Amino acid sequence: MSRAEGQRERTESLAHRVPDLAALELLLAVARLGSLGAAAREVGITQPAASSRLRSMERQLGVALVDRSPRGSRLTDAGALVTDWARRVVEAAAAFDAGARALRDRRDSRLRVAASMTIAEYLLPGWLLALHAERPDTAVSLLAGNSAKVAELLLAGEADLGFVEGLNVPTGLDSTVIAHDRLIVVTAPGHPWARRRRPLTAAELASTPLILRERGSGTRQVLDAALGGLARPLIELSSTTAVKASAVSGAGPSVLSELAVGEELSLRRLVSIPVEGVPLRRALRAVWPTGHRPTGPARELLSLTRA
Amino acid sequence: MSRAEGQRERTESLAHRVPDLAALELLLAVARLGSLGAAAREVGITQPAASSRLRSMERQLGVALVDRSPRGSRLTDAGALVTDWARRVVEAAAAFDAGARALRDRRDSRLRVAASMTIAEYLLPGWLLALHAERPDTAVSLLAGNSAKVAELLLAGEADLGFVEGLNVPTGLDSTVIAHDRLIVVTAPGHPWARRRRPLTAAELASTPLILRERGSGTRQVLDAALGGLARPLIELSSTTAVKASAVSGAGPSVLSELAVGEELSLRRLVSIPVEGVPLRRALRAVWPTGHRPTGPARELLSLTRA
DNA sequence: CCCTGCTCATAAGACCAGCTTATGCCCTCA
DNA sequence: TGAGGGCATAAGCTGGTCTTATGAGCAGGG
Repeated sequence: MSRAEGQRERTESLAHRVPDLAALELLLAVARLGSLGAAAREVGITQPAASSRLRSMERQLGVALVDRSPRGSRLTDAGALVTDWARRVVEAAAAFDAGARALRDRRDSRLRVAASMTIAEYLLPGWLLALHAERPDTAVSLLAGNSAKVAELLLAGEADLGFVEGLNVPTGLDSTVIAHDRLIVVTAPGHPWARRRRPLTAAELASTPLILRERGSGTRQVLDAALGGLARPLIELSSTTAVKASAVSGAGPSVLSELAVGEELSLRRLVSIPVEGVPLRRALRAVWPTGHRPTGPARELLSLTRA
Repeated sequence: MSRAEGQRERTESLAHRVPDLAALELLLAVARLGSLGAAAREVGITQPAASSRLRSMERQLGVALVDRSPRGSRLTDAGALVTDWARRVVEAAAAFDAGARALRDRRDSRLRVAASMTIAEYLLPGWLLALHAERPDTAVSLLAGNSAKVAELLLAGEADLGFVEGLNVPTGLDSTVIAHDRLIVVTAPGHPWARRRRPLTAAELASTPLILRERGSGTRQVLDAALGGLARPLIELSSTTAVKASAVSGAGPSVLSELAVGEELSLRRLVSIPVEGVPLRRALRAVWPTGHRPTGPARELLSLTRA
């Protein structure tokens, strides 16, 4: 999929076919404000620059995006679709930015967050985005690790607020449940399980070799507990992405957080297999050193995660 | 949220803080191949260019992403996180590209697809991506409209395959169910419904004014049918994005496709309210003119959507 | 009735960023 | 110890994209 495509895709890679972020943001501004000039002002460039950027974007895509008139500009039908896709790219970029910003401010920060991998990857960037919208001056740092690492950082005073997804709260920490996450059994659509009519039983799941994260990961922990310590690995991989890729390629069934496979499910690269009698729901918790109730930006972030 | 932020964010907009797509793709290639030079070759630039790009990306983010050694390069811990966020940006960009490519090839195309808005926005770009991976030479065009429009295009021979989300299949068309979608009731987290302990009843839902798409939209149609033609609009808006924005801002409850609100739910900008006794599940169907069973690329796309 | 103010487009010139080519250093393995 | 792969640095060119300056179309008010 990668090297072969890399060869064939001499059609010039994505970056040559997709407008850059600045252009996408401009398009969103035009969509919202209904005028090239106003959009130009908002993104901090001159009107002719905006005009030219938009024009070259239309040339690049081969589609007219806005109807210009002496009274303003409005999206064409195609423009409305493109704008929605652009919005999703920009949102992903904003999440990237929020995460990177947190990493950058690691040293000299006011709010230091420690989080487990799944939460750091899939949820925190969005929360940090929201926090940044309300408190733009808060410098946030982010450290990722397993539950033990999070606890260690909090107890050593090297982090102000933690997020974990395990079953048990590490000792010395207070916690509150901020959300729930479900582990789901997934396979490639071609797998026999995808055509089952009855839910999987715990025994079947326990007796089937699965594609799993390594022992010690939060996901693996919950699964082992739910099955009574019995999950049988078919392969053990060290990142969620690798597990997903392996499952998509049809290597076997896997058990993953629903947070991690949203896109794969909606594109039907993976399908979810119902299971009965296995408690795969797990709490996501915010944690902090016992007694040190979160204050200031930590408290703000905490409240954002809950409502 | 927008204009005020536009002012305050003179910290330079996203495009200045997020590396461009070419750099993100390079990072992914480095992560996968474990070498700057190999990654450079894959993306079609020279090794010094890759080195410089990567370096400026690290400078921009203020974080070391890869450990260089004379034996190759590996991601740092921070680099692994950043790579995951980068992957999501690149995936969004790939979806953008797949959609835009389909729009561009509108005229001289071999496979012409007509789809309802929700499907065109949220699902088709992914499917087209998969199709492109398997059949890179297929030129696909995309037309979006409501169910009636889709039917019209198919019957006029101006489209080869359609996708609709309504309840009833337009006459003259054959169809197959390719997936299911659920409408869900959502509110901002601060709304009283977010603290309910019991599911909402049909009567409560029917008697509460809701933020809705305009009449005639697939979503509205299903909701009206489920409630017996009784949905009461609080506001009627003409795009899903506008409805979401309005709901997030706390204007009131709304009913939306779960496809449309995935991100809002996981960021808890919106919360889902359980409902009982209202059949809000709806089928997504592929449709084609009666008798003209999809063949060639249409058949390929169809099978991709199902497995 | 025309003037003012909004819209967008075009033209010409300056500037900056990123690429390529050419080199050098470091490490490992045979 | 020499060959090869890995990365960094330097110099020069190329190209895109911004800015300023200007023109043209349409609306609404004095």
